[in-house]
Amino acid sequence: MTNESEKNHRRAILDAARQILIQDGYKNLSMRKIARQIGGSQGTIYLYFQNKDAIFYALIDEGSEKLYGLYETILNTPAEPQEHLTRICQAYINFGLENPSYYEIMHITLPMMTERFPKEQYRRARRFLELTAQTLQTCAAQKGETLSEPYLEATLLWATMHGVVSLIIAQRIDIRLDRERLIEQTIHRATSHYL
Amino acid sequence: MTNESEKNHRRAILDAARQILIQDGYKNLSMRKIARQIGGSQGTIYLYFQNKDAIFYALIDEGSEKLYGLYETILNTPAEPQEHLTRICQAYINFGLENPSYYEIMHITLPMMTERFPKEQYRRARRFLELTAQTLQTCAAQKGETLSEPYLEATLLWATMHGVVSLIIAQRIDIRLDRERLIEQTIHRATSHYL
DNA sequence: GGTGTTCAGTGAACACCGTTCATTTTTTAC
DNA sequence: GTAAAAAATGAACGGTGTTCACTGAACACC
Repeated sequence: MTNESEKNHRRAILDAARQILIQDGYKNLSMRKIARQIGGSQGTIYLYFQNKDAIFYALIDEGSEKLYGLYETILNTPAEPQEHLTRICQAYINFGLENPSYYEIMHITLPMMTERFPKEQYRRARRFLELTAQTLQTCAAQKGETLSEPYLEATLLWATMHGVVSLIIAQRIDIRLDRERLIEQTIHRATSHYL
Repeated sequence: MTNESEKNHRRAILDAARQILIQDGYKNLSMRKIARQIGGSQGTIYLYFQNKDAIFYALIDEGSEKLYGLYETILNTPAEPQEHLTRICQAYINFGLENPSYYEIMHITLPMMTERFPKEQYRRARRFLELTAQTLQTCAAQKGETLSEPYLEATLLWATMHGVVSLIIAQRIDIRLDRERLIEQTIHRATSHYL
């Protein structure tokens, strides 16, 4: 190993992996490449991660944490619940589009190509849904209503957002369509029920 | 090679690839494994496909064709346009859930792990959207309305359906939720605007 | 200082991978 | 029956993820 960073090899490995992922794609991410990037040898990585998949799992965790943090920040800023709802939807989509490497790892890439993901980790990656469900409840409450299945409704909302984000990232959307308008319409349609 | 099937090595390779994909996942699909399965050698496959990615491309094409066929069958069966709309939405979701290997290859797997997909092929995989747009137009027409951007609206609908299907396939949906209800609600919410 | 123990770090080695291509086998055409 | 063409092979190349016997620096104790 080079020098400094006593215990931050883990961090360095994760950063290197993410950088390579962005730059060269999944197919070109290898343990040896990460090792070269951090200035160590391939064996070293195995002192910090059980295997290649574990690196992905760690990145997913980081991504989930990041998204959850964004939601918390928004919801801790005082505003009408409807405003909160719109903002978290925008935040979700922006998060996906601005962090495609996180997003792809979190949602698109993994299930097929690694062994099945530890359940506990899936659960944590879903924490933002609880915040969504709460927000939906608050919106409904303001209209004098109560949602009988807020968590299901949050999941519906999630699915819609995820659909747009993943199709955009995968470049599957017809280029003739205006991306901004598509996003705006998606949010509008998906949330209008609660406004 | 074994015997029979003069020119259907292509078919055999595709079937073998799909079977291995279902059984062992992407990570365990290799050219040598396909070769073993069809009873040939690894080099043989290269007589029928340029490389491993080309096998995926062919499977995507098959999947697109299959989906388009389903849509055509539904739309050629006389019914109210609203009925058509609901049916194609159901068909899309069912197609995804019943053919996860096709679906994952078509939408989830590829962009990250292979070189960028030929544009022409993406276009063909999107043909079903034109049928969707038409159906939406017909629905609107019956209400005396005209959609200014039917293709955008079809894409919105697609994104929503894709969101649910991909989250379900990836097993990301909370197991406490009722899957049937989630699907039913998704279709209901996504189409109610046009009914 | 010397000695023993620990442990992060190494990189050769193993069994695989996708892909190429000289060679062999099979089929076809005469 | 034989020559030409086509199809199929599998060894070889340079990569992969992962393991593990080994190194050598750091520390504790005498």
